Amino acid sequence: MLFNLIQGSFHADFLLLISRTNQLIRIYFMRYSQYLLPTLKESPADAEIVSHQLMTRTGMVRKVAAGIYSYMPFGLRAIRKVEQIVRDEMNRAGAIECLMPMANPAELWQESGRWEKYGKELLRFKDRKETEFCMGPTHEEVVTDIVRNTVNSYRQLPLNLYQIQTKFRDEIRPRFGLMRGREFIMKDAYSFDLEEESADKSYEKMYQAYRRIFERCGLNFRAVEADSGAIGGSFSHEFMVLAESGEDAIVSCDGCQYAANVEKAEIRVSDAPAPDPAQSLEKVSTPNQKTIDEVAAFLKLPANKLVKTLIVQTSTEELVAVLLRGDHELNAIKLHNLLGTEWVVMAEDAEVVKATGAPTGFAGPVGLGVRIIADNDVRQMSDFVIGANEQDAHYTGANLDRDFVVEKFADLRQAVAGDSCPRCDGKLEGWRGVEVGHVFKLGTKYSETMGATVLDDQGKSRALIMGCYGIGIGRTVAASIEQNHDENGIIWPMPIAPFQVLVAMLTPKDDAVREASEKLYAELLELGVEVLLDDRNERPGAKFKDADLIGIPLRVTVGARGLKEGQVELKARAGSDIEMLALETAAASLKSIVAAAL
RNA sequence: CGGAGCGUAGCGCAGCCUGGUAGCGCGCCUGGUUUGGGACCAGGAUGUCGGAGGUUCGAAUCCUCUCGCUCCGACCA
Repeated sequence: MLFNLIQGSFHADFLLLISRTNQLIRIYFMRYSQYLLPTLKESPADAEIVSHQLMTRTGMVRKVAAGIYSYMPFGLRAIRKVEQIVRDEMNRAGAIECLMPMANPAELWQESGRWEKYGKELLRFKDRKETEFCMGPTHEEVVTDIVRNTVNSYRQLPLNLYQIQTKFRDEIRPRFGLMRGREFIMKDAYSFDLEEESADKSYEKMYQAYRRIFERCGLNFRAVEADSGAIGGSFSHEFMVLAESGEDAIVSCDGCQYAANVEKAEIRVSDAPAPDPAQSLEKVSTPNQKTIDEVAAFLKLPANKLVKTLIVQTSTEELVAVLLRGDHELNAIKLHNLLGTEWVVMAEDAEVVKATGAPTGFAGPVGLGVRIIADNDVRQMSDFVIGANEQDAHYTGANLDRDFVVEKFADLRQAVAGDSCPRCDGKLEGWRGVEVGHVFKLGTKYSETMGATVLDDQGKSRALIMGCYGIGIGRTVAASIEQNHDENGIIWPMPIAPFQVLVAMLTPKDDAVREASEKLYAELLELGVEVLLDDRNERPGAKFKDADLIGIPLRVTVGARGLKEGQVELKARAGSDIEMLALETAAASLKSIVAAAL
């Protein structure tokens, strides 16, 4: 076929050319032989989790530096799919898309106070005039600046601006590929309202939009109550995709909708009174038994008969002793919130020796000269074991009030699976989760410091009530792979699959096979199906292996065997059944299968 | 930032201890034979051995410094 390229234009899946005879010719690009899909048999040594391994093996991403990746064509298609779903749902919820700069002037960040507060995670740099900038890790400052300059009346509210943009956070430890990168794509939205009531509505709209987004992405997730963290604000939810490799621990109730990050999860306070003391305080020798497990095993008692005494150091130079049941873990955030000091850390060994007179591992509340606070659950205990503030010794038969006094009881421990639900009679289940989305109600923190105000209907100037809402786009793709794979590779859910159908031209040298494949491929493109044609001159085995690895939901095999009967084979990546389709109607059938799965 | 480890071909690794021609598997290129679950034969290309300095007749190998990367911890929308 001879033609001159007179004029060309790019479309999604083909190049449109006009031939010498003024005929339109489409050149399709989605041929495996011409596509860039550098699959690997082995996974790189530094890939720890499945999604990172598979994204590398399929050539979806290439690492450029620590936590910084190039999105390769195949990976970008999945990213774009997620972005489109996000965009769609944000628009549906009434948010308006904009795009803010990656380079942020220091000025704005100084105004909000975060230039000082943000720390090393904020990547700072100077331009040629020595003016300071940072790479935007989030955009409260910039968006607040936009709004204060353009929104003056309550009539313009509510307003919700969002963008899908590359962020940069100089993470201490980037890891797990796209899961925790330094440069990453994020959708961030910011809502502005005049009244609390409408601000809550804006929040609720985003919450619902997020549910729809992650449902459409085919993810198994939980929306959990979360700590609002350093960003500040009154309440917040995290959207957690359930996956073993998740960096967060969450609990959810088996009886009601309650779910929370363990950092936040409330503990139900039991009103059962402690049994009366039956033993007297007795010092026992526990040579070299320091940890709870060691002491429990040595004394042949369960860990929940022990009380651990943690010595913590606060920013006010004060040491505080924290008592917890032996099998419970301290929740540092709850402690931090309770003490209200700038920071709280575990005391250095030397400080512990100074405070208790014994090496770490033998601290106890009896005769201790520092403030003692205790977790609520300690109140239900009697005749327990504690450290004796003396090397190689513990007390047994310890009891509250009689042997020592606790200044304050509070919820200080981490929730664990099996705890009672704080809202109903159910039990909490434990999961690992990947945080793919986070919604915050911010309040007036930024609008007040940066002067984002409008006049209300009384002509009074009022600070705007803000909310901010993030979704990690790349992380969502990675989380989906964590959840959808088997030992052979990825199993894409249809809505975010880079391609919907893979046509495997089994033996390209066989004319009948080649022609039938080309025909099916062209028909699918005409029907708007996203199709990749594996036209490589590879052996069938290699094609099947790659097909499984890259995980396109529907695989159509065109081989000499089926073609004799005028048929092609359909296999869903997720299943094991093979269905024969008539070549003549295959494209239409595939189109309807794809449509049904979206 | 503390602890541990790794930088040798596109990827996975050996060689280093005990200094002397830079190797293996996969991938890649050529030719041939193959073709329904990662084929086979023959031939071939590819390396500033992370960088700088030092010791030595001679350094991938020993020493010093440096850069990068990974893992564990603390930290974190």
